[in-house]
Amino acid sequence: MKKKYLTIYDDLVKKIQSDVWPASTLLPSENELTTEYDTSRETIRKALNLLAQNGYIHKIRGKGSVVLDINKFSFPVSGIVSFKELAQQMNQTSETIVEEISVIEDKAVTDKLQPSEQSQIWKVVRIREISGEKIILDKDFFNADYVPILSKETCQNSIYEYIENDLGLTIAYAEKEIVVEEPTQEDRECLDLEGHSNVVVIKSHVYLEDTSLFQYSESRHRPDKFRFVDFARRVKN
Amino acid sequence: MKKKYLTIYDDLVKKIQSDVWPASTLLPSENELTTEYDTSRETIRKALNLLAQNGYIHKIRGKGSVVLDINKFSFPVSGIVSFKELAQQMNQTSETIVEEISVIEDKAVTDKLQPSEQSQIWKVVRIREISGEKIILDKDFFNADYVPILSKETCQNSIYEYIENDLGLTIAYAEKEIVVEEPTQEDRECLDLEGHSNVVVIKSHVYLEDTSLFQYSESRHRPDKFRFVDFARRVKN
DNA sequence: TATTATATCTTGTATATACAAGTTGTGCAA
DNA sequence: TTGCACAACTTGTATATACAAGATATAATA
Repeated sequence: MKKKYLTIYDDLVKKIQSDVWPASTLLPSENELTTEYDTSRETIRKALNLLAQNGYIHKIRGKGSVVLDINKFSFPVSGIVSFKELAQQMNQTSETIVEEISVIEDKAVTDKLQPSEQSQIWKVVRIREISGEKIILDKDFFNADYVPILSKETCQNSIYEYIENDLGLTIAYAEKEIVVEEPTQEDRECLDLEGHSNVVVIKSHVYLEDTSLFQYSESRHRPDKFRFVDFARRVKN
Repeated sequence: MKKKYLTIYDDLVKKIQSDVWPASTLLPSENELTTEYDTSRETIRKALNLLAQNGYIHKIRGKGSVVLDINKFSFPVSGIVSFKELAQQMNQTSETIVEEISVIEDKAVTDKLQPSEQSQIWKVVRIREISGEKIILDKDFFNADYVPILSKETCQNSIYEYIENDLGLTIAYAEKEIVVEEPTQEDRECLDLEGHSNVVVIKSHVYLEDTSLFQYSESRHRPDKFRFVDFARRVKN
């Protein structure tokens, strides 16, 4: 059974993107949508609240839901999205170079991932090339308790696809941190830095459905190619 | 009438922060909370969903709500928070230097803010000093249609407090963008850059309840003092 | 004319019920 | 002992109803 409020949400997103309701106009009221989709008002409200959360509309009590004009051609580091998913969304010519796949026992990393006794950690280093330039250096560390096998083909394609579809693991949430650092020797060797004296680093701790930490990763970006877009709501008491 | 689900949310946050339920333990079930707070399950669920959104808990179907161990001493650029609110949260010795207050008609800025004919725009430049170092340069532009008067005291204290409490305007949402730029001459003069050749710039478009754009701002940070923390959930299908 | 009340829209909150679906432990049966 | 079915939890979805509260146009009133 499909979730009704999600299919309604998807349908509304599609219609907003195809200008059925242009920016700064009002959506049909919740009651109208209720009859239109033949459902209850609460279900419509779940879909609308999702739209509001993701910046598609703004709800005004007593008035209705205003369609917002958000620039959709952004580079969302927000959320948990794999590079493959990102590249597909952006229609960019991109390529992945697998630089290293190994099993390590580095104290600094193993402490973070806290694997069980005598277990191991996968280290994967990949370079992301966008329109011919080496822009991003991705360093991923996976707890081998959860990811027993990791082939070069998988790393070339999409590790997340492999983890979710083949291994059947469910990625649940992540803590992300963005900082600016000086390039390491590795950054200088792997990336086309072109004299830039900083890299933007996105550090992520990724957790599974059972709240176990299974991945730590650093995504190191050339600063002039980095852009982060966010949508925020003011919280009032 | 106070909103029940918000008071429950606040109460649960307080209890989580004071270790009533330590990290990685389960909250009482929704039914237990229902009787405990003498309310309905849906109301409890609203409070719990807020907790999940803000990274306090992770809900697992069939099991319960796990308390997460999130580092609370972070620098949340996420959300719409004024510098004063931020500084209060962090217990940092901080000071604000009002560098400039003026009324301008700059084409580039006025185009962004789209004020009515012959109206004007406030420009406010402030330097944020944290533990003695000039770290942040805040440049704010306000549509004078909404903010008629702006005193130095207000800029020294909190513009948002003035706008929300005194002017009675309701700040609703914002689009934020984070990029890395080379320092301008102004950056070099106002900030203690100490040789850093980049600044992190947070550009914000802030909107009121009626979806009108009333503020554009650039918050320019010394890169080594910048940190952005985010909590993200994996969206499936 | 100008102002005020009112009716009628809108969204927000609170409650109740029913069932679906995932997790876990108990106990029975092979 | 081992395995399986089942009962008893948990959270997720869908529906219905009632009232609160903000916005707006219309009609009544001063």
